[in-house]
Amino acid sequence: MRVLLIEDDTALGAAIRDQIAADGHSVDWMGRLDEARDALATAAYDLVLLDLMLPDGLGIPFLKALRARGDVTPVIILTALDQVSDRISGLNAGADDYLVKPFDLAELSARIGSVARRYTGNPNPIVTLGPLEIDLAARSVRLNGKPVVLTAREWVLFQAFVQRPGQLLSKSQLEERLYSFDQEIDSNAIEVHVSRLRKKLGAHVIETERGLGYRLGRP
Amino acid sequence: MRVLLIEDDTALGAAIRDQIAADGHSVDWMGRLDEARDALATAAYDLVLLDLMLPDGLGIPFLKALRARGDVTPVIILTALDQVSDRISGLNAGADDYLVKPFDLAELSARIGSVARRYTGNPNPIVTLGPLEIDLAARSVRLNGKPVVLTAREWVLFQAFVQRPGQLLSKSQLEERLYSFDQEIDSNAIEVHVSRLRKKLGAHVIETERGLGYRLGRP
DNA sequence: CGCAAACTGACCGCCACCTGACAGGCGCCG
DNA sequence: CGGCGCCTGTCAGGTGGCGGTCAGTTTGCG
Repeated sequence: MRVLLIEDDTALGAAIRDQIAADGHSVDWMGRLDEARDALATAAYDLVLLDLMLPDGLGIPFLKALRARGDVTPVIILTALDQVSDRISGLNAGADDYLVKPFDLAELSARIGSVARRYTGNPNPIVTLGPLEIDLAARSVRLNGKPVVLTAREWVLFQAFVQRPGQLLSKSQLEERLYSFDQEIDSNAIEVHVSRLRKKLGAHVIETERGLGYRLGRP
Repeated sequence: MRVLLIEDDTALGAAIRDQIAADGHSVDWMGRLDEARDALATAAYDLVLLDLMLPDGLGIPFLKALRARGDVTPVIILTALDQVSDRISGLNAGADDYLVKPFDLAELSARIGSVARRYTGNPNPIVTLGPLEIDLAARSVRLNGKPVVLTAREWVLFQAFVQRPGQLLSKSQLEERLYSFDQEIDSNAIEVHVSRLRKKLGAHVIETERGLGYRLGRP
């Protein structure tokens, strides 16, 4: 398994790298976000370990941008900030898991193994929603057993609903999820994507809460 | 849930306070940071709503100081500054979520409910009234187990009754609740909405006190 | 019995939302 | 490097639900 480690603390970074290598995976270790961007653009990784405080920026916007591009590489956040808020914003941004420093290297191994099993092991966890079967790890959806192909944006949007079943999501919340901070969207792009999702997955999949937003339909 | 609202705009503050109260939470409303500091020192809150521009200082340093003291009370930022830097620094300072003014009060409710759910880890508290199950935070009602869809106005009206079970509410009180002060309503709109509510939720839900107003029926 | 208050079915204008069409952009492939 | 196809934001026209108004009827009280 190929792992991208983004961590600027040299001592901690080296320790993590060695641990992962000892587990039999290959590691690329970057200390800055721009280096990490280059690495992700040129190579395929099975897992990203992301520190939240890097010398050239924050991890959360980086992760959001990654997800907005449709990248579904599993990401585990490493944070020294033992604050619920950071973990929540991290998970909201699309992280798969998080570890609070200082953490036990054995625990890191366990989490990586879990991800590895999820991604290379045979059975992926499948979420079933009426006629829909969603494999979040494999980024695939089936409607009545037939595979449905979603585009990057559609997947990000759909994922947002599946991760919070039944919860109301306002348009602005969805825009945050789909677009990075600097993008200005003054249109009905969300409506259009919802419409396209309904066309592919069935009209009842996403319900409109007039004046408030959308939520996943109860099957 | 106890909410601390820190907002110096009197009109907006009052509107937010009323909305939170309508959701069944208790609110303390402060217009200045030093007042808020005192409030936080003397009482325990489950949520803080923080405006970023207060007359005696900025919200971000206030939030940072809060977190530095180890306080993990969830904080939602209210800001008129729709700027990348403010939002990022807000989240980085330890905010859990933010809302850009002007925002819909219903959206505020939804986010508060979301925060409440995340932190308690439990589903929302359900108010049971005979055959009715009301989830104020999720804005949902069930009649004999079957979900009933209420429109925006219907919900606001129903909420007013559920919040004060058994209490008499005059038409003018309800009009105040449904409409902003500048709106002129010279009709039987309240009667019509009551009628529609009874149709959806059962005739006995709301009782008429002829010449005085309405009250929630005893099941 | 008479009157006022309340009820409710119907109507209609407005606005949030939907959706088909289109074009710019980007990657891919020959 | 040029052409092609897919993705996705924008726009405009359509529509359907929401909610205020009205009118005819019913209810309750003196």
